[in-house]
Amino acid sequence: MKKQLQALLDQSLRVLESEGMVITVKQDDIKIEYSRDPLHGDFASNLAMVLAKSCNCNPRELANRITENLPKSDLIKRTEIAGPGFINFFLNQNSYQSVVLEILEKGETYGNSKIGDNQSTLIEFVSANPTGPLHIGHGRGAAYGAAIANLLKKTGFNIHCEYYVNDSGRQMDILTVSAWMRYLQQHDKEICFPENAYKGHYITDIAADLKNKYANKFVTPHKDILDLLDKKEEADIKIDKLIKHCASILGMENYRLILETCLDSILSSIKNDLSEFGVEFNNWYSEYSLLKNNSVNQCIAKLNDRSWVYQKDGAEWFRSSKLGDEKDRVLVRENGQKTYFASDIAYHLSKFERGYKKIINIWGADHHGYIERIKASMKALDYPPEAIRILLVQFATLFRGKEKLQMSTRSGEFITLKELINEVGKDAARFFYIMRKNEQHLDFDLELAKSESNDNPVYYIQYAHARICSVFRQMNEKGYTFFQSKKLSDLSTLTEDHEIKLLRSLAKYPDVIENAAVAFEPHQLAYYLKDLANDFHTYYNVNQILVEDDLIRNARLSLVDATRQVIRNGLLQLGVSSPEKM
RNA sequence: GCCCCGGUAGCUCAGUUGGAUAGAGCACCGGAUUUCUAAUCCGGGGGUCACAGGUUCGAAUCCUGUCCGGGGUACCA
Repeated sequence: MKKQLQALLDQSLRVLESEGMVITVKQDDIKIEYSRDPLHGDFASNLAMVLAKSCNCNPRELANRITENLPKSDLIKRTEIAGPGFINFFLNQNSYQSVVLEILEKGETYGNSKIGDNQSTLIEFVSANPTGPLHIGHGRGAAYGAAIANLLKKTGFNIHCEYYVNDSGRQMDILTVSAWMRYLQQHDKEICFPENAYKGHYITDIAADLKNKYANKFVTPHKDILDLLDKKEEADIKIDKLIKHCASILGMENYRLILETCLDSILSSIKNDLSEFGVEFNNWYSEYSLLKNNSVNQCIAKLNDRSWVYQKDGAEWFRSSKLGDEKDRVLVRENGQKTYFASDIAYHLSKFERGYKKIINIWGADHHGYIERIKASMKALDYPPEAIRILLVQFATLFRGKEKLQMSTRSGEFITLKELINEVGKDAARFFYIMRKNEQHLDFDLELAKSESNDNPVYYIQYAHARICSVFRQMNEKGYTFFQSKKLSDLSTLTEDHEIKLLRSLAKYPDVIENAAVAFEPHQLAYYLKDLANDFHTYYNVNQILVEDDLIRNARLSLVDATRQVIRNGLLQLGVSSPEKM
């Protein structure tokens, strides 16, 4: 609808242009807005005010000339010039009525667009280290990423979702040793546990699995270990020694067995949690695979060939400061170990090499320092950093009513995503996570998310959907049959104020999807759905739908059927269900 | 110090990318349907858009500075 008006304005401008006026805007630049105030009509354009300066004329006069040259259209009832030079459009009633036909015809595809041009796009999100279960911070990234993926699919992007698995490096080693120590404890209660090892209960479960599967295979004489743990040293140094000791006494093969048991166990629980949360990935990309197939080395070599690498203090550095980063970064440490950053470069290189034109990363806000160095690395490898879009998600703080719940990953006392889903349900969790702008800190109130009351926006929207379903059930009980409207004249009775308002909202949906998608802001859709539900509830309270008159009843049923469709389409993008009964 | 994000009603937050008289929910006060689900609807009060300048027809929105809050600034991941 907006686009039709844009086209009309553009035609009018061309007429003026042929009369010798200099027009500096293109059609895409013509801005049309939904009027906030009904007194200002349905749509408004500031075109005349934007152009006035370059044409060197009075905006109101220009607006006059534009409207005079507007081609005739069935859409428009009349136009008006207001204020400093706004052009207000008042639409014919049946221009809105046709939306119902469009929605009922298109069904689930109503709201789709093609602006993505099938561009091959990779979205990487969650990517939590597989060293423990997902917690509520990861939940926000999961909900946000999934919503973005859905929105971009709806707008015609060719989307792939990927989870990068950090199955290598020191954290994995600590995990392995943690499991091994718990396993040894199950054989000898005397052994104490290193203070900075992973302490969560899931480690003990993995240790039990190891015992079941491999019996005593990994039990070693542990006097050395006790000595090691007894020493008065920094915990970090201690655990590194323990890792070395473990690898050498068990041998690399056995060490990998333990590591892979941990990895399989944790990764499968992560996959389970995400799938329960309604979040699916096309691919799980392993960091270890990049190291094993030499990609990381090749990548460093490539950088080296281009003179982006130098040696200092026994380490290998990347000259990122020459490419916009605030300082140079280490790729290979003094001890010969590659940094996480090194494999991350190889990973991002692979994204380009796999042919993705657009690369979206969703990271926790604490990673924002990484943005410049990743972009710098791609620039150094001759890939366009603008193709990478990094979206940051701020932390979520949990509340139970007024009480703030403290979390600490170290001690293992965190609230897991699974616990959250169990407590408040998938629907409320998904909705609450995306209700705030991604860059905004999120206060997540468990009480509110759980409450089956008017305070809870999820239920408010779902209730609108269920209510409509209920109307159709009532219709059957009353012995009516629904004849879905097929032509505009079937809807001619939809003229009441609340009906017009509802129609207007329904017509807006495709724009909401498009705006939410290009701005990466699913919360726009959440707010829209709240408004739409409100429009429906208000209408429902004022007007009886199941009336005697066949024409009116069918028109109203078509209208609420279309409303139901849009609510369902919208909630689907957010990963929230649309119950038929509540 | 430097970088990123934020500051809008008592609370939690929107604000259509610079538009007309700044909005919603909660809370508070008052009302509606003996009805297709009251998990609903309607009305009311409540604001120096952190502060000060600037840009222009027009600023909560853009630029500069200041203040406050959160995060980041590793040969950690």
